[in-house]
Amino acid sequence: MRADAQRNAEKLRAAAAELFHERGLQVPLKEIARRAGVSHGTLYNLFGTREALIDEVVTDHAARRLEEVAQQALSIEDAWAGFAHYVEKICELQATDPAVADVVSGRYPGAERLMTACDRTRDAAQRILGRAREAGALRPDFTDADLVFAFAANALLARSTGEAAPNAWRRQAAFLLDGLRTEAARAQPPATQPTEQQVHDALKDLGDTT
Amino acid sequence: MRADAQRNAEKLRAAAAELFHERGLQVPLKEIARRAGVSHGTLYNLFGTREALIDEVVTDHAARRLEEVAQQALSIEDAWAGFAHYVEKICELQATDPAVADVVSGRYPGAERLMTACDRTRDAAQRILGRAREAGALRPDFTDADLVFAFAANALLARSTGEAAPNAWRRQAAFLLDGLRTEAARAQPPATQPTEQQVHDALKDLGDTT
DNA sequence: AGAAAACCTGACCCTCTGGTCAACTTAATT
DNA sequence: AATTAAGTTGACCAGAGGGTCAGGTTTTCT
Repeated sequence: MRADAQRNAEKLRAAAAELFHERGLQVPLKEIARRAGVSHGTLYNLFGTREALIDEVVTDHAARRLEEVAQQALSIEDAWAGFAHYVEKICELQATDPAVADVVSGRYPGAERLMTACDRTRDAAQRILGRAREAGALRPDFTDADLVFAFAANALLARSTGEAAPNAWRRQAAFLLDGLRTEAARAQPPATQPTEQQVHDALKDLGDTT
Repeated sequence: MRADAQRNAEKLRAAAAELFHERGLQVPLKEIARRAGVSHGTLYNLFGTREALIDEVVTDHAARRLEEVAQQALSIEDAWAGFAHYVEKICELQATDPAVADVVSGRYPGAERLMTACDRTRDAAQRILGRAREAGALRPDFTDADLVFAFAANALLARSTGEAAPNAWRRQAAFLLDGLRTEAARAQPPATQPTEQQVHDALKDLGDTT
């Protein structure tokens, strides 16, 4: 790769990182090129697709963040506290960083490395959840899929209301958490066993308003 | 108004009603015209703006639905049961009918009659909420604004996952409800006193994914 | 330095959306 | 039936976004 190409790639990566984290994984590619001070043609030359760019720029960062939170959660003795911490922190990550929110929700299936990271996260979540459930703290009818959807809802809410009502999602998360304790369980949610595939499908169009 | 214009207006109203209820208030106007079998120019002639069309086609229906649910809720003796019923039914309405979801979330401030209906709904909600709170069933830190945001989150989730995971929103709503009982309150949500205006602002861009 | 390969640019194509309007068509009126 | 007012149409404008590529520029290599 020629030296100038290298430089441009770097500029593009930087701009992409900024914009992805500011506004999510769907920012217009042309805008990224604009911010990088480079023609959008160059962006296509160097990265080809949005997914490739995402993989280079977002994946590692997001994976690290998510991993950290999972570790923290698992390192807390109390199973419930660990679970609650996990939920809160993930929600916060999503609110803080739209790119991570998109990752958590499993959008952009094209980005391979990203999807791998995403799966790892789901595994971690499963462990944290299982632990809390087995400890009798988490209501037993709360499934892995439910957690994924809870995060999805949080991501959507945080993105929509983050500016004007910065605490809205936090409060919703707190109320929900209180409803997830075993002692709180009263209503019985309608049964479901969505396959992973279904969960996946359900999420990949998250936020397509139409 | 000429007879043919009358007919066209009718066709447009019908098409608009269908599409709004199928896909929400942001369907392309050209698509409505297409379904009505009429040039989009005619749509602009007869209605001028999207808001006007909404007001003619959606407002009454939505207002009636919402009103019904509120009445039902208030007619239930038990304050908590009434509140729970209200939440469930509104969520269901939102999931069933994207147009209503948009109304509940207070989008489309341009549509005057709609906004009036929307305000009435909020008043009803306030009564239902107040009653449950005073009865000691609803946790006292759950505010009117929280309910609005809960509905917003539900609308977003239902819209995104409705096809692939038809029960997801229902389950989330059930968990949340369990967290709203006074007995369930453990966590203390971060304080907020958003003004009506802020709530309004927070919602009007709901679902703008970018 | 000169040639060859690599790379960059921006004009161009596409689609989709909102929106306007001159020219044509049709209903109503006399 | 002729006139006129009302109404309709579709081409057209603008802007956003995705994506391609011929042709001009740079780097690199010999």
